[in-house]
Amino acid sequence: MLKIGAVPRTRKKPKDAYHHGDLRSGIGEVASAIVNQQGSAELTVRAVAQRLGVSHAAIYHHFEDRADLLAAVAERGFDQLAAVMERATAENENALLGFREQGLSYIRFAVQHPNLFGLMFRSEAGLRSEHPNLAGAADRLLERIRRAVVACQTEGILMPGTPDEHTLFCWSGVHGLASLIVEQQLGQLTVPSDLESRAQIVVDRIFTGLGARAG
Amino acid sequence: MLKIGAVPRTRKKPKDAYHHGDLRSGIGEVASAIVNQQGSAELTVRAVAQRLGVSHAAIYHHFEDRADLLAAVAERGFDQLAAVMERATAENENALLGFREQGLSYIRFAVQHPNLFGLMFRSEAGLRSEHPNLAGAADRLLERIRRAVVACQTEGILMPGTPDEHTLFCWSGVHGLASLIVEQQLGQLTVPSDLESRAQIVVDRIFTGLGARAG
DNA sequence: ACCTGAACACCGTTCAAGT
DNA sequence: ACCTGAACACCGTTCAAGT
Repeated sequence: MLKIGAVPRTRKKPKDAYHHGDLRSGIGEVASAIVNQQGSAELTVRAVAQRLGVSHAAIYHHFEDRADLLAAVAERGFDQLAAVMERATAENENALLGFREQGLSYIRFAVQHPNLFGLMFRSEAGLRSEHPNLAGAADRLLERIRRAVVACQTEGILMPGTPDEHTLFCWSGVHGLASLIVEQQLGQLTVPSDLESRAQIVVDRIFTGLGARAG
Repeated sequence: MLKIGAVPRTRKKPKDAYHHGDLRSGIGEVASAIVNQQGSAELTVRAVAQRLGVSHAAIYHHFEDRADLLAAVAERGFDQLAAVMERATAENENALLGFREQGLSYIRFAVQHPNLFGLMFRSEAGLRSEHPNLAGAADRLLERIRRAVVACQTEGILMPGTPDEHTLFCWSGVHGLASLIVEQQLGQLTVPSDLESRAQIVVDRIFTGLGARAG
């Protein structure tokens, strides 16, 4: 049913465009897009295949199973988040300010990518242990927080405590706020409803909890 | 194939044991048990029916759909958690101590019922708005935290701030720690690995963040 | 090496039919 | 009023077969 003059080479999904190894990355991109746009429940082997114009069995030549797909998306998410946080600290000379911006970045990321954030922090039946790359990406994120704490300890004044104790506390506060916002649990709260206000309320009190003195 | 002498009345799942209105509550109990034992992904209309010795179509005479089942389990979870927290504050004269125990109860509950806790705080595609009872149970939980904050403000000394601002901060910290533990994100942390130590590290710093002075 | 079609077991949901 | 059997559309996963 092609119209005369149609040019098969330029159609969007040529039947054999993925015979040279780029199908794997195509799957990853589509999978991430589906998670962000529709949520991880809608990330289906068959949906990914359909968007790429490929049989659903083809997916299994590049990914073990659906869980492997989810792990790949989550891993990309951790890398993205780590990059955002990296930038936040890099842009601030003052360690305390950098640390503050890092926390705010974390919360903003969660709000901007709620479905992805939800997937990243759902253990999802031992996805972590089966996918070392995912575990590694998550570890790097934690390491970034820990380094920011240590930077504050060497430069500023924090109350007594090991870096890991402070890290546990900060991460809990920031992650908790991000989770509660993303999961829409704060409807009954009369506190200002905009993200930045809420984030600053929590982050500033975390600073007080750390015994931080403004630099 | 009944043995002679077998008494059909005493078999565990009589075919018509649920014809008098107790099937609904049976479904609720089984659904909660499956979530707690196997996780909400395993909560299946068909699995519930099978455990009750009933056809899977029968479930739909008592619950709208699978989401309705999940909402019922989550609602029970919120009521359980609220009861545990209620007891924690009731057992303490001192408002600050009661508030502290309330936070610890929240974290302990999450650790004891990880699958249930995960379900409760997953928005799960607008489950909340479709199930007012669930939303109500969640609201009562938040109200309990808020009241404990107010009790501390009237009795003890907290730093300046509206009750809702303090509530937002406390809840974020406690919920974040609970979530990170339940989702097993703290593996790389060298902080003491037992629950009580971790909970106290976070809760004590929250108190500092509130500017609380020990009663 | 990479992809496809067909098949299988498993879901949620609906509905006519039974008591 | 309550329950069942059968049917449908949708999954994930596997595998022989094609290029």
